[in-house]
Amino acid sequence: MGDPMQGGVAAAAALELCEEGRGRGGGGGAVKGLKKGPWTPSEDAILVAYVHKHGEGNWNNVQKNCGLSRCGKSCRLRWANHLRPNLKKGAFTPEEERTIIELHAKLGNKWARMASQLPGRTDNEIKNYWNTRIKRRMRAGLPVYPPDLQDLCSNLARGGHHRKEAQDDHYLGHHHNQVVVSSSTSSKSSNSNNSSRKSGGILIAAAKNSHDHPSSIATSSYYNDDGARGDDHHDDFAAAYHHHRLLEQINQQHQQQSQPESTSESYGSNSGGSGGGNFLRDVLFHQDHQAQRDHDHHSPDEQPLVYGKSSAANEEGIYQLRLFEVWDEDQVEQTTTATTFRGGLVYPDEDFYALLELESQMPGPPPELIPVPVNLLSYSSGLNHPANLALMFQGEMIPALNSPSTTQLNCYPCLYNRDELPDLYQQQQQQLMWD
DNA sequence: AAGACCACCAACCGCCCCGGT
DNA sequence: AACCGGGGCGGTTGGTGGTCT
Repeated sequence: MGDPMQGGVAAAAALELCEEGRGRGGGGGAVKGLKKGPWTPSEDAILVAYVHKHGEGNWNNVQKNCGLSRCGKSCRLRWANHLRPNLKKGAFTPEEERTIIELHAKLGNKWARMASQLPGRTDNEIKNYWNTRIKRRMRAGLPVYPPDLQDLCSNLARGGHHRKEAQDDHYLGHHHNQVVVSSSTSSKSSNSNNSSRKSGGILIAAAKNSHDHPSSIATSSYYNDDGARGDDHHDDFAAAYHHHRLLEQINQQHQQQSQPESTSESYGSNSGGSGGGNFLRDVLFHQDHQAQRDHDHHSPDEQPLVYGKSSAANEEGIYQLRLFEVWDEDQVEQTTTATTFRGGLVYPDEDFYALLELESQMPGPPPELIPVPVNLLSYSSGLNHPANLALMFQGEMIPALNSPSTTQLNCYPCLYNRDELPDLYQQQQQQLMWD
């Protein structure tokens, strides 16, 4: 915190600082003439004085009334995170750490809600703590949650908790809309919920290249886990059939690469992708292990198309994945009850298929396969099932929470960050697909 | 001693919600 | 109903300082 005694010259100092270069964070959209970057003691003093006089709120008035060249948002953040009274500073106590872990197991990345239960701590602190911790543990190959909380996660994820919530009108409406949208019309216009609106995120897919048979696909749909779904799923199966050929193409392409090299400029570097920072990278997962076969009424040689439908995240960041097998166009079987996982973002079907199609049209070899540890909070059946995959969290791997559900996949990155997709994608997205 | 690497964390950004007009 | 601004939130960036090689 700054020294309030310096406040006398603060206004002049703040104005002077207007001319300084950009601060951290980069990016456009900054209000012209407003300072960015680290706060000085004199700026702090101005802000403190303002709040003492006028109270919190009306942050944009700070600039108007006090000549502080900071945007209101910046002022609010500075006050909330550093200047307001009763803030606890310093390292988290073991009790606080435990609370954070528990809350995260329950709530997911709801930093503000977590902060509300940790007096004196800010959402930013908690977020930073968690991100650091998670990285450290992943690097060490340790589970994110201690064993007792893994159980909590699994129980939550299995639906005991969420099922109750799903009976809430909001939940039902929220997620059920996702179904309709996903399977019949463009999701763009209707995805008004948090989980589907954000750019970047996770594309979940499995392309199983077990001998002659493609493939499994896991795409996004909805969260409703009550088992009662309408005919929309048959549309989805048709779509899955239509597109599994694309997966085949990708598989064949890949299999032709005896020594995959990312030589194509189109693909760029992949394994180094996580080194440079946190850009979100879409991922297609390419699985090459045998699917577990437990359907004795099919011959062992037969392989179905396995079609997974995953949810949008609920408020607590829980996703759910259902698996279906398509033996032929007339025979569709639901094979599992649910598979649930947390983190990342599942794309709407349209996005997935559009990306897939783009992949198939790109020149050059597919990107190099890289091993990816996969974690699921829980699973229902078929540990080696092709659709029991695949989660990357902001480009970082999530290690096992449930060791039985952990597997190692080979994956390759998509060609594009979602935001970088060319016009083709936009066009496809509009035409796609359920008509 | 110097550079590489890493953890930490402050600050920013974009997006969304909500209340007021 | 539509628009707008304030505020909240989660994700991301980048500087700094400590540790390692």
